[in-house]
Amino acid sequence: MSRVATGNLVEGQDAEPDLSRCPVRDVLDHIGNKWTALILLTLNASPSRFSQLQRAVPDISKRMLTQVLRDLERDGLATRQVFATKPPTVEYRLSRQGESLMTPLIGLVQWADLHHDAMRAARKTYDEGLALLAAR
Amino acid sequence: MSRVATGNLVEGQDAEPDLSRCPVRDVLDHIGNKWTALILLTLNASPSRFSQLQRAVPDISKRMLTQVLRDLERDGLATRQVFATKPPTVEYRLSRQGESLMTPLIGLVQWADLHHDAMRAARKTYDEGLALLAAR
DNA sequence: CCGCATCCGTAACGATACTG
DNA sequence: CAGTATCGTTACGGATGCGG
Repeated sequence: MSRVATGNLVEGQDAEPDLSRCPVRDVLDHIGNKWTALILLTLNASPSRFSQLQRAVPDISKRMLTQVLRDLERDGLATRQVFATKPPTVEYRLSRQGESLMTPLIGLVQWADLHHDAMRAARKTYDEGLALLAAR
Repeated sequence: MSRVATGNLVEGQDAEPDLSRCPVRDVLDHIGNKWTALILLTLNASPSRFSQLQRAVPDISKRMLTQVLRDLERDGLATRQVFATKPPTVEYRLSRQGESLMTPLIGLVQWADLHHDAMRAARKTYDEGLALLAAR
């Protein structure tokens, strides 16, 4: 396992800021944005065209969808295939790498389904506690 | 499993925007921010005081650390315990909920460790491809 | 149909100084 | 030690319009 488990999250403070950061940060910074994980899950369900993805995730803008797809392609998590039809057809699908990410990602999804209610309840309780303090 | 696996990421387009969003989004929006996952992993390694956390993650600001800890507490993922020493001591630790998150989260960490190099290589290749195009 | 470019508002985040 | 308050910057993301 990585250094993380030891509690030493970053390399000892070397003079070099060092660009290639901790793998954990790198990966989380990528799937952590608002849309990436959702698109990955959608592509996992089935390879899709641009417009299909827009329908699957209705509240993403074209701008963001394009950007997320470029990033996935760049990171080697998805592939882009253009068909010279008219009008053109572009299909996105998960790469091997992308598929391998699904296992841990689906783990998170399952956790989310199981614990979402409890989390929302905890938030409510916490906020009500604050409200009591504010009322004085 | 949730609707996600079917590719239907959000509820059918009901008139209600509905505040309580898809669990997946909710959870990812929380651990997806720049620091939360890192703090969770650190707390998992061992319960820690505020300043210990700062040392474990040297490049987080006090402002952000405070905010992340408040959010974790609010979501019921971590607990905050104050000891009336002088100067005061505050210890944070994972709650049961928080611990249950560790399983899927560590899955992601392991994936990151395994695939980080390949991802960086893919990026490099991609960027070089772009450079070739730009050179013409 | 696909997707790039532009403009712009809003958050997230960082640095610093100050308090119990 | 463990925060809060304030300020400034940056990057994320939405809306729209053009082009292949």
